[in-house]
Amino acid sequence: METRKEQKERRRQEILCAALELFVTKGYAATKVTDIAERANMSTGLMFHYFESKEKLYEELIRMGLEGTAYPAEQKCEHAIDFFVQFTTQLFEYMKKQPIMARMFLLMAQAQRNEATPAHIREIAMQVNTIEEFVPIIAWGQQEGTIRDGEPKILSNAFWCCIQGIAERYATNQEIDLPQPEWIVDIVRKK
Amino acid sequence: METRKEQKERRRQEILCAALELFVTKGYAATKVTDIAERANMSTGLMFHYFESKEKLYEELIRMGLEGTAYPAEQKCEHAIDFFVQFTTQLFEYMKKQPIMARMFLLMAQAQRNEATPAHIREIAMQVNTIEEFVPIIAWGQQEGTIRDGEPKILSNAFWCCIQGIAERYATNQEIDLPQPEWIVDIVRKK
DNA sequence: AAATTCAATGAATAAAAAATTAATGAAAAG
DNA sequence: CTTTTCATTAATTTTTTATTCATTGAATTT
Repeated sequence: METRKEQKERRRQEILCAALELFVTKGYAATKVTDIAERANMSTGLMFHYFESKEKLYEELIRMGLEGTAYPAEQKCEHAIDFFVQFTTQLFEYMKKQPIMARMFLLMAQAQRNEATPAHIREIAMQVNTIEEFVPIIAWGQQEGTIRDGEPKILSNAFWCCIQGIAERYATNQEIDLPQPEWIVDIVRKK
Repeated sequence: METRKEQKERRRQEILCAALELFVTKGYAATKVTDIAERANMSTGLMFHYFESKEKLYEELIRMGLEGTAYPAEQKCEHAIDFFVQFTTQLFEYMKKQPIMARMFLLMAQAQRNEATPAHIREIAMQVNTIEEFVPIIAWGQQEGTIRDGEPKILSNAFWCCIQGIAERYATNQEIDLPQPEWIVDIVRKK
């Protein structure tokens, strides 16, 4: 049998899951608390028993997204370009297996970009700064000669915008298959 | 002097412009009609004198986006890959010169993706189907040998997701320069 | 210059959404 | 077995946001 504590935790997760799905497909502002409660199969009152406000619920999700974004650094790769291949391959595999991954991706991007995001939540989301994190790897690859020439930050941005665009579409519509990681890595690869 | 008719038209444009900017940066749902009126320097009452509802205003913008999306087909290009280069180059140039272009791009994508978009507006937005439009060009390039192998639709999707991701970021933040068109075209280019 | 039109306002109203609360009963603790 | 806790709901209240409306005065027409 399920203890009270377990049940409580499960309920929390159900709410978080429902909210994530709705925030991603409809956006935070367009998602009504009644939608969330309905999708989580409970009354709105109960939802407020678990989270004191819609905003706090959002904040919790963004915090989770921040936690989950521990990128496996320059994991034992001989060349910088191999890191990009590995990274992209792994990311796409995760997204296929765990649709929640692609959703989180989109949630974080939305929170960062959207000016309507409450300031303190935006700040948390902004702590994920993938573009800057990849700049040194690109610089390394340029020295090696495996990554094409160009301002590292602009290259990193191009790569990430592409990943973002792909994740974004995949999160809301899995009809079209994800691309081959190699195609995307070719944005930064030196020929 | 400005005639009444001219003034009326100008006011309409001011509202449309203000709304576009806000819908793009905050999303449709998070944008209040008072925000729109304020940005257009008028009272809410006057705004409703020009547009019968927030939704109709949205619809008008989406219709404009649909009109504006007349892609210059396979404009006199010897190779399919040249079409991609030309297209991307032109698009990026437009975006730099006319920030409204990047915004429209984002508005249409949001309308298509967001489940909260009113059904009839979504239908209008859905008439822009860039992915399908580029499939035959990719197939042509594959025959020629200028475009890499792979399911044309998936390739087209990869290219478009990337363009989308770039436009999306650029629309909301011009701090980071747009990438070189060649980098992006390399997603589909055969080496 | 009188009559009419219409841009414009801001306060009033309606509608929608978020949050609260009192009530209920089942589970856990004593 | 009694008491306490707490998950749960449905109805209600509060807050926010969209929309309407009566009014004003300036521009245009007759």
